[in-house]
Amino acid sequence: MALKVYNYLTHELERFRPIDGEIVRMYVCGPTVSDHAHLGHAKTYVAMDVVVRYLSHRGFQVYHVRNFTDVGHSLDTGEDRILHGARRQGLNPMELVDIYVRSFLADMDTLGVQRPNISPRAACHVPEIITWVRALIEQGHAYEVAGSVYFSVASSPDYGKLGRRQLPDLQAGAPVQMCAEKRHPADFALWKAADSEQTLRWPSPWGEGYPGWHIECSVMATKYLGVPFDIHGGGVENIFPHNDCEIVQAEAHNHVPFANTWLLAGSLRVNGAKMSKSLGNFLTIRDALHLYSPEAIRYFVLSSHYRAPVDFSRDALKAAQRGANHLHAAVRQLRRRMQEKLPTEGAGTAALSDVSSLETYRARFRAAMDDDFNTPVALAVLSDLVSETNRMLDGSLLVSLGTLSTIDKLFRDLAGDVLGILPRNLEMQGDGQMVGELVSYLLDLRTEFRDAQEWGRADAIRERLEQVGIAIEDGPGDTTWHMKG
RNA sequence: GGCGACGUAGCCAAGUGGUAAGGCAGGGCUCUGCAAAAGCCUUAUUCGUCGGUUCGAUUCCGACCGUCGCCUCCA
Repeated sequence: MALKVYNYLTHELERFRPIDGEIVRMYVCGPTVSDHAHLGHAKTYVAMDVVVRYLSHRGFQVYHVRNFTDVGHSLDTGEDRILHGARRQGLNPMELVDIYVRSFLADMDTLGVQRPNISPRAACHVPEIITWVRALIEQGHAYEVAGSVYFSVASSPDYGKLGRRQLPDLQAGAPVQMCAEKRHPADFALWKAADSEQTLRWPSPWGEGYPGWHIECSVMATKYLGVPFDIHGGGVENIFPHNDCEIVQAEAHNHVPFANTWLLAGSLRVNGAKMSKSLGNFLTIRDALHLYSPEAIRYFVLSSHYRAPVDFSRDALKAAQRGANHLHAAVRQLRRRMQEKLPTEGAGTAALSDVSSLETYRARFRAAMDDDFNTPVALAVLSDLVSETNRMLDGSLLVSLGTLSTIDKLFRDLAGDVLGILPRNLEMQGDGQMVGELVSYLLDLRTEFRDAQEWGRADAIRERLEQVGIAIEDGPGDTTWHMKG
């Protein structure tokens, strides 16, 4: 079966074919690093991460570039976002950038978002940007006014093709402010003249200045991926103008298409309104991680389709946390059972049919993911697998080690490698050997109390362990424990 | 005003021209010292409203109502 993806450029579900056979070249618009990332970023980047993971799972070699915007992106007041943050915190602008680059990467690492091959920064590509801007002027696509350079949207009939905008519509739109220097209201800055406040500045043929927001993505994507490349990802809020500006300037400069497929993630909302810094209704990823596990946040994001907007709520996150725990409990039980089995035991033939029926889960999962990364259906397949696993483990039938490890492999591949909702240290009980020995001593003690029917003392141990994040479960015969998610 | 998306049980969320996946929450039962975990059963005559096409529509078409996003701050 073929992988089909929804391409925002054509608004159609298309069969996905990379330009270069096995290699997929992908660019994703990264964050402006002037603050901690919030759950909206988590939604977009977890969604894109699953795209990367699934492509890899399917045998493609993904070459992934995601930028950091560290200059040129201004607030609605016109002030550069990085300078604004640096001024408020009394830091050098690049110091601020370093802090939030590290913060972002730490958050993404915790969420299990795989790092891209390259994370280029705009400020490191000023020479390339200047070369591009000069070329665009020479080709009649851009013009200089008082040290700033603007892209002329009228020079390209294709402008607005991703966001489906027509120039007349833009002129009719109410909020468009005409900057006196621009020839057309939709013209956008490639290079901005630096005023005295602007400390992030570079010499250029047009005087001291700094790059505009959109040009970096075109320049860096072209530099590291070549053009055209396969996939351009990001969030829907950037369709217009950012993505359209990227396309128009890149195609004017390169004379070939920019990106073949555009995959854009829907926004995260809070009570129906978009979660964003300007509305002040955001929850940072690090704050969210105090309340929910990384797997719960991923589970929440993946429980709706990546293109759909998702409403954040405590109930939704709680439900996701429960769903993730449910999955983890089943896998934990499974692995416990595998450890109990002696390698020679249970090599019976009864398992053969089981194993082949288990492969249908893989096929169902793959069919769901092939259908434009339908993660809600993929999660439903995993839920079915969890139920079947639990039933098997609870039942009285002997299950072979082969069957157990086949199921474990399914969970590792699908829940672990593709969706990233199985923690790597699931079977590791605690932080180290000492914790393990202490807990097992306490459990021995509790067993003694239970045998003596001193329930109060036995329950007190359970409660204290609960308080430090260790859950215990009395099974038939023995008591097991694990760190709570 | 322009462009686009969406409205499915208490909540979240898939889906199909042939009679509604899955999750969470709720209810009942089993297991258990209690708990936790797990299992079994149970929870939408119905898919925003009204028309149309059809043997048959939640799914296609039209109108209407409602919600949301973008239209140069945003992942």
